[in-house]
Order: sequence, then structure tokens, then C-alpha cells
Amino acid sequence: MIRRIPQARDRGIPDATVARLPLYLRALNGMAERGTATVSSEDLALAAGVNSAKLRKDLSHLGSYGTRGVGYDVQYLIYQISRELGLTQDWAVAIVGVGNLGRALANYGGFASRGFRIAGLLDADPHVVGDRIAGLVVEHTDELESVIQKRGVSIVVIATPATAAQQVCDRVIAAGVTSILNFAPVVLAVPDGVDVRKVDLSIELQILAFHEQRKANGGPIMAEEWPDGVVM
Amino acid sequence: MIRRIPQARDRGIPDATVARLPLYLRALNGMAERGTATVSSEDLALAAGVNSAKLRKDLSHLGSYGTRGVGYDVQYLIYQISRELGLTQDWAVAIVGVGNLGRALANYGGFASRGFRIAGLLDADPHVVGDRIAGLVVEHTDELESVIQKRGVSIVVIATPATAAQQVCDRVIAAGVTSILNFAPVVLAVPDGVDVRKVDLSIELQILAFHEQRKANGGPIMAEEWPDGVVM
DNA sequence: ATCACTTTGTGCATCGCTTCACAAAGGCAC
DNA sequence: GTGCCTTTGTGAAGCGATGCACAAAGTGAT
Repeated sequence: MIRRIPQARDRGIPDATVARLPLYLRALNGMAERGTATVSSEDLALAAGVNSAKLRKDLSHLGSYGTRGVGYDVQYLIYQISRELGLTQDWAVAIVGVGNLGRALANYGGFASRGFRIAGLLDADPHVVGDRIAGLVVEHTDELESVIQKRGVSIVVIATPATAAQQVCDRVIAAGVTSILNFAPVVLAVPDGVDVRKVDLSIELQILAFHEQRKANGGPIMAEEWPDGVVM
Repeated sequence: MIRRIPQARDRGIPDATVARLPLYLRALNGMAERGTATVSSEDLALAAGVNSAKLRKDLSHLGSYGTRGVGYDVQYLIYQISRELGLTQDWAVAIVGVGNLGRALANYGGFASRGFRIAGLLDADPHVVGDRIAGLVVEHTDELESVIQKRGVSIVVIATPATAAQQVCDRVIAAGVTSILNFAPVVLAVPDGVDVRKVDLSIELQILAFHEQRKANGGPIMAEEWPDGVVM
């Protein structure tokens, strides 16, 4: 049973590489704005905060776009990475849940800049439906399926309370969506073929707290036992 | 030069494990609320969305807290994970940048629930300074160092525009902070010993777009060349 | 006390990512 | 062209995380 046959342009790009491409793209855009025409792997790696060998290996997965002795053409590389990431096309995004976070996301400028267009804002609360946010009118979640289909939404951002997230998730998947960005603090159950990425503030803080504790104490406060008064 | 001597209770917990502990903790808290007293690695793994062998290996890094043939005591495991993550103590957090996102974060309930207390909101805009958000009055960033020192802030959340992020970062580090959660779309340069975690909406969307494109087309639209009209 | 059953904790093989180190490839000066 | 310099692209080693598979350890029934 053959797993995968490596080819000249191997189309299987490692996940770790994909996760860094947006970083490179951002650094390259900065350089392009400052008028830089060419960049070495060393300089680009520095700007992106990674090791230069890793950068070169990452880029080598896309193809051989550098020139030895010179470096990479900034504009050309921007185009190639954008194309690889699918940013040369327009993605319609719907945000479900227009609370504090949903509003902040809707107003976040970084969306439109890179081929992402907010095509719908939805909420279950009748008091919020009808509000105008970032140029869009909030619609009721009853319209979820129709909004997705009519406007060609292919990416859904879930910014609902935790209790509603799985239900919304199931509905958007039934409507054909296969890419979900989840801000609700729950592990979404999805069928194969659906991609879920999770952003969780609370988890990030807990990871920081772990390391902060290590730096301060060299470890947890109490090594083994329960504190006084706690009974098993 | 000795790197690290492995011991009975090895204090070096893998990063991948640390990143999953908050997930287990959340699942366990849900079970505790529903009155579950004991849970098997199989069930907990299911709730947390991971493989049961991985879960057991993760927990084994904390110690031997399970009972063979029975499973794990929910309350006891909650306590042990909380202690390991440093959640049995109180962490003072300051949020710098009170725009859309900063406001949303300040109002986000998940903060207080797990030992994180917002001890300060700061912004450079005089129009925002003085606003009352989530029970706190926004202070001017001039006060940054004094707020950090007086209120024992050990974790700083940067929610400023990209242009201000590095400057804020430098100042909080100079003030003694070594744990930073960065929402600004920049790679922060920090000295050794400082932990930065990054949350970047735009990067998450780009990763989703990559996979979505693969699902739809089997790859980028054009394989190799520049589109017509683009000149190198 | 013994046996059958359940579930943990872990040795081990494997996999994927990272990093080093260098040959290959291009530019530039003469 | 030749030789020197720079920088890419990549083979190979190293490292950490994953998942299988099973012995060890506990429960409960008889």
C-alpha cells in the first residue's frame, strides 16, 4: 500500500509550513511597502521570527522560487505564497454570534485586506438582529442556511456562547460549510473533511500561567497533597 | 554541563501536554457540574477530543493520579491540573489597547472564572481614557509601569494596533513582565526568558483558506506562472 | 483465595518537524 | 572564461510527539 508518491512539485505541504506561510506573507508585504525588491532567507527569517533553514525548507515546498547568491524577489514571492494560500480568490465569511467578540471581529480591519469578505452577521437575539455593524445588518440565525447558500459563504466564524456553538456548527456543516473558525470554548465534534481551527483566550492565558509559575517558583506550589480541609 | 536530570516526578512537562491540560480541565469541570465522580481515560479523551493513550501519557507527566480498573477521580484531577497550571493562585492581568478587541476581552467572562483578574485597562487615546469598562476605569498608557508594579501585574495582554505593539512590549518587559499574550498582527521581538503567545485571526483564516482551496480544487488555481499582465 | 474483568501507566516503534552542514548554482569582477 | 563570493535547496541526523499494545494493578463476584 503506497502512502504518497513524492513528485517534483510535491503538493503535500506540511501543516507546520502552512501555518507559517501567513507570517512570511506579512513580513514580505511590509518589505514591499518599504520598497525592498529582493530579500535573503536570512533577513526574511529574521523578520518572521524563525530560523533561516526552516524558512528555506518551507519555501522549497512551494517550488524553487529563489535565486542562489541573490535571494527571493519580494513581489514574486508574495504572489506565490498568496496563490498557495488561496488568497488570490475572494472568500465569503459569515460571523455567527454578534456579542462583544463578534462585534470586535466584524470591525476588525484585517479581514478585508486579504481576500476575506464578511458576507453575513447572524445572531439569535432579536434585540441584536437589525443592528448595523461594519456596514452590515445583523440577521437572525433562522436565516443561517439561506445566507450561506445565497452568498456563497465557505468559511464560518463561530463567536456564540459555548452552549450554542455545537448546534450552530452542525447546521453550517449541514449547509455545506467545511471550514470553521471557533471562538467558543468548546471542542466541536465534526465529521471527517471539515476543518476546525480554534481560538481560545482562556487556554492561552492558562498556558502562560503555567510558564509564569515555573519561572517564579520552579514549580507548582504544593508538590503532592491536597490542601488542608479538602476531602477526597 | 548537565541539561536536566530525569527524576521520579519529572518536572519537565512537554509543551504539547501543557497545551492540552486546559482542555482536560474544561472537560472535567463540565463533568463535575453534572455530578460525575469518576471518569475513565477513554471518556475524558472523548470529551476533550483527543486519543485516550495520549491523554493517559499526558496525565502521567503530572503523576500517577488514576486508579487502574476504575479511572480518575474528577475532583482530585481538577485540583491537580489546576495546581500544575498555576490556577490555584490569582493572576493579575493588564490589557493594553482598549479598542474593539480590548473591550471585547475586558468584557469576556472567561477571565475571572479561572484565577485571572483584570487589574488594569490602558490606552493611549485620551478620548478612551476615563471610560468605565467591565467595572474598571481606563487609564493612560503613561501609567503603564506604575500600574504593573503597584498592582502586581504578571501577565499583559497586548490589543493595540500593530504599530504600537513592539513599543508596549518593550515597556512591559522593562517593567518586569515576562508573560505576554499578543493580539497585534506583528512578531514581537523579546529577550530570552519572556514568553509570548500570539492570537492572530488573520492567520487562522488564511490557514483555513488554504485547506478550503485544497478541498475545492485540489490545489492552487494556477500551477506555476504569473497571471497575464503581471510583470516581474 | 481465586478468577475474570476493567483500566491505568508505559516501553517501543513510528512519524513529522527542526536544524545542521554543505554541495550546487548563480552573480560579479577582472 | 576563471575564480571568488553569496545564498539557495536539500540530504541526513536529531528530537519530540504520537499511538499501539501490553503488563501491571486494581475491583468485584464467587
